[in-house]
Amino acid sequence: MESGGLPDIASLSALIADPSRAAMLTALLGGIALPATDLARQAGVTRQTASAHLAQLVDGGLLRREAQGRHRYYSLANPDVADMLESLALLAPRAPIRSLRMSHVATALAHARTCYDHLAGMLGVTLADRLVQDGLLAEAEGHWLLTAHGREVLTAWGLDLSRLERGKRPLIRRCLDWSERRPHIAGALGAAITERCLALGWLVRIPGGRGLRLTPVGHDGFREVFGLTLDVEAPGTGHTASAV
Amino acid sequence: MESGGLPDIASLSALIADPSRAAMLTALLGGIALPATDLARQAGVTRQTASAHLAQLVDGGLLRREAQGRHRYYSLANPDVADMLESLALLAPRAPIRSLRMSHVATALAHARTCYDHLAGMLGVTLADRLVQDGLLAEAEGHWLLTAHGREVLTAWGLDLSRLERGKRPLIRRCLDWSERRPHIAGALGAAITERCLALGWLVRIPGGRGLRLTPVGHDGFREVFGLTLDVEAPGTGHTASAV
DNA sequence: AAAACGCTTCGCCGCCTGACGAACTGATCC
DNA sequence: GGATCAGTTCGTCAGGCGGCGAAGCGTTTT
Repeated sequence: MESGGLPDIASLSALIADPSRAAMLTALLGGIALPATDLARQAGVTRQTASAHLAQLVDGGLLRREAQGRHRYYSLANPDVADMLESLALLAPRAPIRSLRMSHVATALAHARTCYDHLAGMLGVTLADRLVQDGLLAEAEGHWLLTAHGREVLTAWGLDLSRLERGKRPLIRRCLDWSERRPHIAGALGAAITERCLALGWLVRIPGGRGLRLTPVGHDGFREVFGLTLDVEAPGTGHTASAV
Repeated sequence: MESGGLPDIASLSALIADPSRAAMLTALLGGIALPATDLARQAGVTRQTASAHLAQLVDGGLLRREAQGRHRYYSLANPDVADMLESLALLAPRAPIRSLRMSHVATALAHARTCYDHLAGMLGVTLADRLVQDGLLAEAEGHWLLTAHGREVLTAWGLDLSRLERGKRPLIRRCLDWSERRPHIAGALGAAITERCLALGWLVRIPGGRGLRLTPVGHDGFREVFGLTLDVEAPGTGHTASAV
């Protein structure tokens, strides 16, 4: 039997309900650890208030803290937290655009971003669509399954699929994208694809957020390997927008 | 392109963060519509405060209101809301047991409950385990697929699978159970199984909550059709516990 | 050793929000 | 038509919580 007691979703939600804490959590959806001062800046509060918020989030089990010298790096405690945040994002109302900067951030994120450790945004769903169309993934009863052809292509691209399958993590999960409202590829495969794209320099992280930028190398790579033609960048957004 | 703007997960969470509202939402996870007074009682507040809370929840898109005479029935707006609530429950801290009554409610819910429209709790995961073991469901890459054998047995039991497959809803989804931390069957099939169990009188709803009670008929039914031997009821909890 | 830096703790202030009593609307029952 | 009941609106009050300035702690740098 479990530890008993009913889940207290109110206190968990209260943890996320504060705008500053929510901003920190979404910033950490980029999948990388960030120091306290960075998170304070992104949330728009002073260091001391950020510190209090971060303590609460660690206490509530949403964040993990890791000390490194005089820095303390914070990151999401586990993939379940990311799933939960994404399921909230799917139903959450859209914040009204208040500034040109916000609009830039929003379009950059809608274009390409990470969802903890896999690709999301237009890039994520277009890639998924393409893999299904080209028969690398097969759709069955609402799931995606890797085909023999898909296994071949992805192995040739450099993924070690047998290693992924040995892990306890599901190979493929469909994750509903909040900006596109269509599914992209999550699970172990989704993480591996992202990792490979970053390693190959096809994508680079936009500093301080979840946004991704497609490089010219990536443009050619996606076309040659997956037959996918993408815009390299929406004009002018790439450098200024430090996506939330 | 979408309506633009970033998802405001803070304000959505704030909607759920209040204990009274959270209690109402979890009560509605039973899958049936409830009038305002019932929800007020379950949340432990007066009618007028409940009314204010319910207005907020409807406004936030989480609940649907339906007038019927002088009653107003409230229910979850859509299955996505239920998914979101369950993903919160999975990570939420467990409320400490404060009374004998709370303990009864907790054990009743852990035993068998609905998760919006499918079976959860020990019953839900045991049934899923059994279907996999007996080859009605096949596991592939972390998904469940219906086998020919499964199709046969479930059709013989009275499910119209072809109708379910025509719908846009995924046939099978694995839903992580917060009390067992193992998956049970969600999706169109999960809903159909629950519906059939209620129609056959195998299970009855414990009034005013999400709890389910296994009937003697159900005991025999699960044994004969699925080879599953279950306790009819944890002693003494069935009648008093009006599960939250 | 002193200075700089990253982060946290403490104390106080101001606002937001949930709670109820009372009064009102509209449907149902006899 | 009067009584009853479900539900909502209004006004008021109190508790909780996030915000920052100031001060403290430990690490790194010169």
